Amino acid sequence: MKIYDHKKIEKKWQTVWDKKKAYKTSNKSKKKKYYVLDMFPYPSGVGLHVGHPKGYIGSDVFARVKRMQGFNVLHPMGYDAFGLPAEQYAIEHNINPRQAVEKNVKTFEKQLSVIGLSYDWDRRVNTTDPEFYKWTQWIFLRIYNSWYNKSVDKAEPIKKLIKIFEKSGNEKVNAVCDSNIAIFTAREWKLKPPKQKQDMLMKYRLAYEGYAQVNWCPKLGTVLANDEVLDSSSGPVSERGGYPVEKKDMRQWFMRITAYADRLLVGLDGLNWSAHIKEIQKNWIGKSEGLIFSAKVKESDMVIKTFSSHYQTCYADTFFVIAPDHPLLPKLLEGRPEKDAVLKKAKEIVEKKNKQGADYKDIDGIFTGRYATDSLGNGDLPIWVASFALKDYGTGIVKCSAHDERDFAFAKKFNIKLKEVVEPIFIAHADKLDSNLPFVERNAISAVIKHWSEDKYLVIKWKKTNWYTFVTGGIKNNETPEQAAIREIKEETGYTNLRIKTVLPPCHSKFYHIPKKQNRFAHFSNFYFELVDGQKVEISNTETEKHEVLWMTIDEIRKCLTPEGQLRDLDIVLGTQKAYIGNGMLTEPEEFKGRESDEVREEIAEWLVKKGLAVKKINYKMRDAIFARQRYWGEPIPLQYDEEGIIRELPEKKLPLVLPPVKSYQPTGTGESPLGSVKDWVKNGYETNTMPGWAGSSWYFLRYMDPKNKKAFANKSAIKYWKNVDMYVGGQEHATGHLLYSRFWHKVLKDYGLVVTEEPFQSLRNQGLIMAADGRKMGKRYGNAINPDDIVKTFGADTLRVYEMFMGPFEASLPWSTDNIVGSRRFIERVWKMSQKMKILKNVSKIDPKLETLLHKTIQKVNNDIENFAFNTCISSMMILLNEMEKQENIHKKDFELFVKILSPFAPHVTEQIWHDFGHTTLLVLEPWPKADKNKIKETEVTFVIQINGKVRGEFQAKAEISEDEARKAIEHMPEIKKWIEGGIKRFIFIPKKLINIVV
RNA sequence: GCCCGAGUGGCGGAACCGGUAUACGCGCACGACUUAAAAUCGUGUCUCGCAAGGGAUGUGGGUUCGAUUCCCACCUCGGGCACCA
Repeated sequence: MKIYDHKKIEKKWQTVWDKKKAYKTSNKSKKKKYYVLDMFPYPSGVGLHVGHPKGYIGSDVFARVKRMQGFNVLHPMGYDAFGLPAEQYAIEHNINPRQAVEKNVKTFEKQLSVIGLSYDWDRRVNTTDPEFYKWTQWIFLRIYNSWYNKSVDKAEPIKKLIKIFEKSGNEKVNAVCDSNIAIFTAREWKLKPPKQKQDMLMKYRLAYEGYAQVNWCPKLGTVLANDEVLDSSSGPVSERGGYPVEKKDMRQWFMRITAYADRLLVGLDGLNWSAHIKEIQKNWIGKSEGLIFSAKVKESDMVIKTFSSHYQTCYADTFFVIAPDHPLLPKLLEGRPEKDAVLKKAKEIVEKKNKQGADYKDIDGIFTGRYATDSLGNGDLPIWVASFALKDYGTGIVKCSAHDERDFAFAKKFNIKLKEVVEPIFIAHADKLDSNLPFVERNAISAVIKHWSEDKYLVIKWKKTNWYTFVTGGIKNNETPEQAAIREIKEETGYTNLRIKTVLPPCHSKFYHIPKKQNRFAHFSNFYFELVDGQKVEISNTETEKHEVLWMTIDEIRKCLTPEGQLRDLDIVLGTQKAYIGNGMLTEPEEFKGRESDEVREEIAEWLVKKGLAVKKINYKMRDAIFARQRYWGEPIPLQYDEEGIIRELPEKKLPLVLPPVKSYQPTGTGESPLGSVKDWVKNGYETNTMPGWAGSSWYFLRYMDPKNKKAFANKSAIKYWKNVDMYVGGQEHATGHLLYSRFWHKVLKDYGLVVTEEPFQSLRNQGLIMAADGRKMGKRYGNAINPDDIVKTFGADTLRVYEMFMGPFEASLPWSTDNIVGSRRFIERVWKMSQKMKILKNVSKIDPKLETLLHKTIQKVNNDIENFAFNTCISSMMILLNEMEKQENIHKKDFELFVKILSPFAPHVTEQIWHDFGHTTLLVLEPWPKADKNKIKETEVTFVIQINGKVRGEFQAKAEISEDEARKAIEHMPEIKKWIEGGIKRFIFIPKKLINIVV
């Protein structure tokens, strides 16, 4: 018997596959295509740990199965090598970043090569290769030369927009563009000087130049995306290096991704991605439907606009808040004596906000001295400045009301008048309400009663329900609510000498009245009484039996009081109430009085729009993406500025615009990129910013389709054949970055017919992390990294692969355990030994039919589980099969070969060797994938579980098709069942092929 | 704060659509082989109980003949967003 020598076997077959080009993929194939893609890595200098290949192994297993299933599989690998880490490394070691990248790529490939991944290495791409980034620049220019035409809902050439301007100006243009655009006619357009034309077009382009407040990191000398900034105790810091980050206004390039907000949202529906990632993207896009209201500023010709999505309470609005950095603020203050003071304070507010770590709950604000009148008739409302109004969301001005937590808190702090238009409806035990019954309405009172000398309030404890409430009761006919309250207090507590302090606002309650079996809708009039003294009359026995009268402190009450509405009454009495933002009965406008605010929301919107009081508007949280870095190591932006500042794009022939050598990669620290110190570069007027890290990764998957093409980013027929990625595997940390940006670019390309699908990645799976044994993240910096090279050396690549797939669910983050890996090694060794045994024969006379059933069931399960990326259960089912085969006297060679085939994607080397030892001359990795034999899976005999009252009491073998009556007869006399059913059977539940439950 | 997701043996985890909870693996215990150990193979391994039987899937309740699975409340952990009107 040969010894299992993983080193020899793995080396041998890796060489053979390589020589025979087993994984080479052709673009000219009649087979159906399948594109399995890994998120390409950033080749870092520190090398891999065992966590890195997990995703690659998963996608490799999947790609191997698809290949064996007869698909033409595209499974490539490449490098995303622009960006900060390589540049940092270059600065630290004073070498060209390109050298660092080359070195790191070599290390990376050496480490990957021993794992046996089935990539077509001939298609490898590298974003820093000029032949690659030529096309990144080309696509950039395409986006730059586009605007978004909302009328046809797609990107169109800017030339078309210029034609429209020349013909009829911009009034009728329906575009996604800068919100601040003056209307001009065709004549006015033609008269504009070139620079003004350029500036105007910039407001429409999908890639545009502008100024923005950005996360500026002085130490790194660059701008960082929000997801590259982390919060720390000392304020925001860079993800890399942990250097301080501040806000700064800088010239930037942007991508108008917001033009695609809706398509990015809608497109999610058709994708086979995890619900979790879709949810993250959905929240990130943050669609919100609302209304725009206008208001006239008093003693001025200004009109201000506000956006609201909680417009059902718009008649409660009592003040405005404008963002402190709003461009209209200075204009608003024009001619006001407090102008300078307000602007100074506004500046302070902005600065305070920018200094992170400040507690924004502590909102600062200042009154502008201006009032505005809204068209709803809410009166003259003061305009305040506060940082919670965001200049980039909605209109930058908020109309505020008592029915918003933040507005409410702000108003309380600055003593601004509030008004409520919703009377709260509290629902007690919503699940108990009977949806079939109508609501029976009742009028009632509730009273907060203060003790005559102590700081205590009267609470009633209901003996039956153990509820604690204030005095409460129904209103009789011919009684005012106040009379009812006084009567109820007397009846329930005996106190008579009381004085009304306040009439509290009404509220309502819906609940299920258990004794009467009714849905109740009670309308409460609420009062606050104070007792003058303890004078009391006798109360009836029927009352004392029901309840007990208690005096409690506020803290005690808060702990035990049952009705929500009464807690609110107490808060109003104490002045500690919060905004009510829930559902309730509207008191205004008159047309909707008495109706429920949540219910009439849509109706109110229509009504307001119809009356011309508001306009519908959709807002998104998502902002345009900054597309520039003040660094060296990125794709140059292929644009040239002349002396007048006119921008010229580089013609396609001149692409790629190659990064020039520089003396120092050190950031200048002024915000300008090292390119600013290259004389020729500046003389030529080239843009000194470079593209951000996400440029190349936004389209690289298209380059794999035709990686060597010199005439296009990929040949049309290649794009038509490969279409898009069928299965994409990578980390979920890219949810709001790469995965969104690539979808955006893909949609732009789709609008031009340059790609054929709306979405780039049809299915997406996210591998979980492998944590270190100590529970922390694995990494060099923690000193807990396990090198895959060591594991491959000791246990073999097949063992590593099987173990990483067997550890647990693919998407879960799990701790590494070098102890547990021996289980996977034993499994492979047992497979090996089994293959060497004499009991595997070509002609076996007696084959256990149960083994055949198990074999084919296993094939079926592996098939299903692989589609679901449930690799861990694939392996466990194959282990079960192996356990069973080991118990057999003899096994048919054909059967064992089926097992070897389904194991092959997980452990390709050892299975290839076994296949070869069995006398085959073909490559196992290219063999057809087995199908489960349906006839062999069919079970004729099944085991029923017998339960009595849901508890397992026995088992019972029977034909699969046994009828309920037959089963009943058969088991009634079984002794272990008989003893339970002597008292008679109430119910007999029969689940075919599975279970019988007898209720006694 | 808001929005997701998850909580099952000593450990990693399994359980399809509501139908035998703890598959598979690790570990541990015992046994076989061995002078011995390792490796390998075999047996056992949630818990209380002598047994009959009872109790366990974060906690408490509900729906159901039957709940890890569905519903409600709470606790803990992980992730996303964070003044988004």
